[in-house]
Amino acid sequence: MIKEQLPGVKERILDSAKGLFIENGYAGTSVRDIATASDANVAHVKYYFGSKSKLFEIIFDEAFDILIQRVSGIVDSNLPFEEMIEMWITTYYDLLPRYPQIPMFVLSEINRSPEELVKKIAQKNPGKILGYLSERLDEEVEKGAIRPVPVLDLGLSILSLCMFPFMFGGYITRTVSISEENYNELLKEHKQHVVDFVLRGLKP
Amino acid sequence: MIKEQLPGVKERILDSAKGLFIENGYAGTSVRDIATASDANVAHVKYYFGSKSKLFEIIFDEAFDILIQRVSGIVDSNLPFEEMIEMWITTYYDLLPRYPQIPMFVLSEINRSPEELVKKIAQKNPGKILGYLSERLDEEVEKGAIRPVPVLDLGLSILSLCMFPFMFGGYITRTVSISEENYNELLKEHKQHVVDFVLRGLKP
DNA sequence: GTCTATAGCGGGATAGAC
DNA sequence: GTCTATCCCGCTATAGAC
Repeated sequence: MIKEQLPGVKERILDSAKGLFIENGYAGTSVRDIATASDANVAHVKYYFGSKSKLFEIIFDEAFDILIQRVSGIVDSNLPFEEMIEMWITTYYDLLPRYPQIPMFVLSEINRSPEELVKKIAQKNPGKILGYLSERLDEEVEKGAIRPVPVLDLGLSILSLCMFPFMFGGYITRTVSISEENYNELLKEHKQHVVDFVLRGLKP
Repeated sequence: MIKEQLPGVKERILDSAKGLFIENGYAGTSVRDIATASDANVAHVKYYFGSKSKLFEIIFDEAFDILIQRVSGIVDSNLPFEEMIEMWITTYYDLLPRYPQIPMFVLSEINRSPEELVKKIAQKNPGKILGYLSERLDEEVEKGAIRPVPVLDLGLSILSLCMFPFMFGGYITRTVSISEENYNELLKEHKQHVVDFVLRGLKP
């Protein structure tokens, strides 16, 4: 009866698996670990999800969407250019403190995933964001509002400045004596620095 | 006799292990994989390196040094400030195309390494670079050559702009149809964009 | 120094009782 | 739906022949 708490077995497994896969990666997580952490057993995992890799796919998909979905909507919106850029950056800096390990998880697992999974991802986002950004950029350059900058350079720089600080967090908090809280405080201020940095860099 | 080629067993193991660990991580690499790839057997690995984890430490240390050593010397040099920044960025963009997976490898394994290994790393680099950078920054601000910028914001941004593009390479080349060569070409040009971006961002 | 054989453990998958 | 027991495989480590 103890096993019949409100979050059902399936939900508990999903929840524990999320934490473990994101923390330790696919290869670093065993089905037994997941079963133990969710107060279930290996047969449950098999019953509800079929296999370790299918369970992983569900979690990976979700993590990937966190990184892409919202931002895609912002770049595609009709906000004025500078506001759109600021909103883009702000969105990442609001979102990622809640999921600080997601960028690392997604990028590092993609390198190791079988071709099949990679293809599924490729279907989701055929460089849409860059397409949107490219259009907006051309408009602004024509207006003389910003200097001409290749879209790939700009897009890559914004992603770098938004994601890397979170990927670096594990290193900083483990080697330098900065607590996770202090680092998160630091990142809150860092956001404004990034916005200023990018907008200054675009001035004609 | 076939096993007695010029690169001895030990060197071959080290070499194969480097490739496999960096590609697939600690958990994703088995001693058997290493033995097979280096045309040796598991007993050799044990004999020459003691254990999987000791072999890993050697390779991790080397990778970590690639990321830190040279740059540390540049930031600590007496180059004029702007040249120092440009040299810093250039160094990463010259170095990392040869080791594109190193940033990902180092940061992702640090998150999963036991406390003991992390401490060994912490001893190597107690935030020295930030110390050097901080002094240089203060001088320049006093001279009025640049606007005041918190040293952590600047340091973090430079690292972001130098490392992330390489960490992102695996994603780009696997999901979008850009070949590795094309992406490397792109990054060569991206370097100049990053230098301009940073120097512009520092102007008063 | 090199290699085979194997111990001992933990991995994912699965059959079948309840 | 749930859980136990078990299969078979791959893992690291190691002993001992050569």
